[in-house]
Amino acid sequence: MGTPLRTWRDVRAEVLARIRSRQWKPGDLIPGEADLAAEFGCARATVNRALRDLAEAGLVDRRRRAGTRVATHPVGKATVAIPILRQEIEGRGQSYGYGLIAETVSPPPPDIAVRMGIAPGVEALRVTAIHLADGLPYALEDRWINGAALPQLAEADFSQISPNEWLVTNAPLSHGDIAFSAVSASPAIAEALGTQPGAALFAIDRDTWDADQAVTSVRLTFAPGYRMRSSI
Amino acid sequence: MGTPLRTWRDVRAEVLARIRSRQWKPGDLIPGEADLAAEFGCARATVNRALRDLAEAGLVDRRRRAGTRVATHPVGKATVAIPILRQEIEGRGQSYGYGLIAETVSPPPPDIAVRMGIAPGVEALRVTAIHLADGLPYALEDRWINGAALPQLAEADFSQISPNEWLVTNAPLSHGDIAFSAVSASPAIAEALGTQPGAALFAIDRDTWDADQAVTSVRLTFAPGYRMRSSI
DNA sequence: TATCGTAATATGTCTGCACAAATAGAGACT
DNA sequence: AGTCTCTATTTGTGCAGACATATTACGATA
Repeated sequence: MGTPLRTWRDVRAEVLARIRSRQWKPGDLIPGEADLAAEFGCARATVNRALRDLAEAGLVDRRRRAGTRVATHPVGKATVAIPILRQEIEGRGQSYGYGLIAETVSPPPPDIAVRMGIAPGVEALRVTAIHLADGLPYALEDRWINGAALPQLAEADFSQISPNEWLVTNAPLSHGDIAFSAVSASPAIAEALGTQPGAALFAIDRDTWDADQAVTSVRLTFAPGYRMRSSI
Repeated sequence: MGTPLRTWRDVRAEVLARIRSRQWKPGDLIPGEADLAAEFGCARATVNRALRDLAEAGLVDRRRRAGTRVATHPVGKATVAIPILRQEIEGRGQSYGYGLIAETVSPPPPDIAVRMGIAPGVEALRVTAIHLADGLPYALEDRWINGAALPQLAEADFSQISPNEWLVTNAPLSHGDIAFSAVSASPAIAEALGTQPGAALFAIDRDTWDADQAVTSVRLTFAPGYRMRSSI
């Protein structure tokens, strides 16, 4: 062997090269950490770090006692940056604008109530707002907020700050679900976004929880042409 | 202090708890690794592992010399599993079906040629195929494959295996870009998917590269109602 | 034959130490 | 005031060794 591979990135690169060159093919069992450490001239912990990273990326599967094998379906995992609208817009050098459309208190419709685990008839806060890029409609935010989970909700002034940003700094949040989909613009949404009814729009639905209590459920509907990007 | 926190998961949980309880607020600088290790009664490496994990999740920002601080915009990332259609469909207990629609060789249109770095006029393989779930159209695959990057391409029989699966086991791939968007169904796509022209459809565009050579560029257009899910 | 327990083995992780690399901040200099 | 340099601090990473844990494979047992 040539120069020893000193860093875990070196090791990762070497293993990756062998996988890509098909020296180790999908499904193959690759040598154990100790063997690789000996071959590469580094500590086992270094090999471990490298393989662990490749496993996280989905390129190999690791199991105790069974060893490490090259993934048969290089599981496509992409980490997408969930758009924080202000950042996304300002990051492109455009000016960010925000406008409150409506703020009402009422019992949420059944589908939302079920998703948020709110008892039928119990009221929640609904906030509708528009996000603008260079003055043009960018995304429509339609959000339900569970007041029971947020004592300090009354202090929020959503005519000045978007619910998105307010929640970020005021709500403890533990976990959530996200779904991406394509929806056809309803007349109301089309008008708010300045487009035609029936236009194909990209939508993100997000439910956020704190422990076992739903905090908020939101749908962001983007103006036509929006693309959410990522790389592998 | 109570029982020492022995594992990096314990440490991560404790740090997470302090962030969620707002003992450490967004933007706050948290104690250094050495301090935390002393407080928790574990090695610095253990604290390092825990904080590194939280940093990957986007909950804290870390910089040498500057220390670790709670992220001001907590949730920024979601890892979405890029659908491998057969798995996705069979994983739901549905039967998977596949049909080749067309296979042609021609110069790709300018936008594809540019994206793939193929010289004008040079030919590439175009494969159009349909993926079925329980016999119903699920997604339309429209793919360009750069033969120059794949010597063994001639051996592939896309009437039997989807390009998706063939490429997974035959193409060395290093990196790629993905974009998600909503598109309006063209008449041709609507017919292939058994829906109406103008319907809002979810689309995934993916370009895959091996080193500096484009291997394939694909658009998957899903039947109406498709949702891509993830959680945080 | 089938089932169960047990030992062997590969990965997972902790410890304690050392040095590397980045960089904020102080202080020197112009 | 502005710029530059240096240094102290903090995270990043490597190493060797040990033990923990999951899991397979095999042998003993019913």
